[in-house]
Amino acid sequence: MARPTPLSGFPEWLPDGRVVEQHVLDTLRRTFELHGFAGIETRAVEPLDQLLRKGETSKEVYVLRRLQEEQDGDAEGSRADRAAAAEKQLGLHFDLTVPFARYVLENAGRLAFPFKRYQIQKVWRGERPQDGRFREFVQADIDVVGAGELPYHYEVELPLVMAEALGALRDVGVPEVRILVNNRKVAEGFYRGLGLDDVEGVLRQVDKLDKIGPDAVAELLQAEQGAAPEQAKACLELAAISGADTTVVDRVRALAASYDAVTELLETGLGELAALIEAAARRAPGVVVADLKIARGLDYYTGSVYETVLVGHEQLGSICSGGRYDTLASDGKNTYPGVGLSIGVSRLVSRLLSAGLVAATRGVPTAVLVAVTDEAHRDRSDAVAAALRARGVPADVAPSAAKFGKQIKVADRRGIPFVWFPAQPGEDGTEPAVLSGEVKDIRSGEQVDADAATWEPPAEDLFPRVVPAAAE
RNA sequence: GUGGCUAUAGCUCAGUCGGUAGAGCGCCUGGUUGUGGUCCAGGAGGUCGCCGGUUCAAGCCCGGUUAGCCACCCCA
Repeated sequence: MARPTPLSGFPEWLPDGRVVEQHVLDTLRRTFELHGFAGIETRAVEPLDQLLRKGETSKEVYVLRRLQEEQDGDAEGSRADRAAAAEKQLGLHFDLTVPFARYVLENAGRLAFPFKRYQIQKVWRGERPQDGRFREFVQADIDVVGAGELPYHYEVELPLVMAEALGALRDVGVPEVRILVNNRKVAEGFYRGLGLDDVEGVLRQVDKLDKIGPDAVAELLQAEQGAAPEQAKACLELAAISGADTTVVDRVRALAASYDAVTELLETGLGELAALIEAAARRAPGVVVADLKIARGLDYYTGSVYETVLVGHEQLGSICSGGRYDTLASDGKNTYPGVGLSIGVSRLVSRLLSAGLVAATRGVPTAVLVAVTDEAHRDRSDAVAAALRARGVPADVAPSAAKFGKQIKVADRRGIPFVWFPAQPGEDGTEPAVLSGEVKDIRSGEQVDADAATWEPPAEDLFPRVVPAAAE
């Protein structure tokens, strides 16, 4: 069979890359749990109409179809049947927020609100892949939803939890992060105050600022959103405002006043933004920065919005985004407003690996490879390995009784730090104690007598570790 | 979905003016007395993405196709 070509957009790491990814996942999970988030997992599929509710019909959703479907449905079955079937068509979820909203509605009676949950799963998007952009990738979400209402302070708390989670990865070489925040109410209040009612459209154009520059955005605003030159100018001036302290709020207020664009909504938003910046400056200085050009494409955000960049890797795009949403989870009678953020784990890990920022000390768990003297005595090696494992030392037995040089090479290729040589029979043919032998640190070459019932490797060699790549 | 670029050994790549393939790394074997890495010697491994066309002759030129990369779009 011909070698399969890799599918771009569906990343697969080698074992040492997986060690890095697993460390990231473990760290995130631990932080989330420290903050009281409960873990859940939702199914991979949702009804298609649910997934497309987000508005954006152009969303590249992977649709699920059975191979035999056509034969089943085609022959008989009325138009109506087929229409109903289409409605029930399943798609792979493209984020974790929409499935979570559905989950909340479905289990509202059994959940305690405000409900804090984390969710770490794969999602799928049928977009064209690029560096850091995948068609299948892992997201790590945290969300808080309330029943009927959700206090504002959660909009402050959530980004700080993420800052802590990502900060906990700093010691393995993950760069510093910057969480950029804005508030939808500010943007909407400002635009409406200016007389621009297509808030979505304006946001979409402003979002391109970093890529195409202010002049091009001004043109688009006039061409696509029908803004007057004066209005476009005001939008750009707003977008230019950023900073880590509350003077940002004063600057926005002054700008709005100069255009006579102050609205109640704007004031509400500014109040929220000020509270967020103040609290963040106190609890995680330097991490959270207000940036009035942060737009977020998703239309369901109603309050704070967040984007996170890796300092020094801004081109990669956001590695953690989210915001406040008021009506995503609603059954018509009850609404469950929420706020959440999502880390793009695959995007983060792919950059950590490709840029050589972090590395695993080895790709296999094995700390000790037990050599086999000859196949007739393999059971002695098995016994040594069993004794080591019984005390929590990951041990493996050499695949064949090759020359010792080869067996050392087997360990070396895998990054296994120690090789165990079972004791040889004495010259007079006496059998040595089964668990006795010599253990060699193949990095230093040092070899010492050892007993498998008591010997253990240094703690730092017991399991693979994730370390800054430069230090290796 | 739109546009640009690319496709040769396991990996990274070279291949002149069209004359049926090369390097480095990796891998395997050996350099006796059971201990790797360095060194030396040898070796295996390629329908040049796929289909068709032009030509005496195609890795190279032309058309198509598939896949990948990059930008747009969108977003983690």
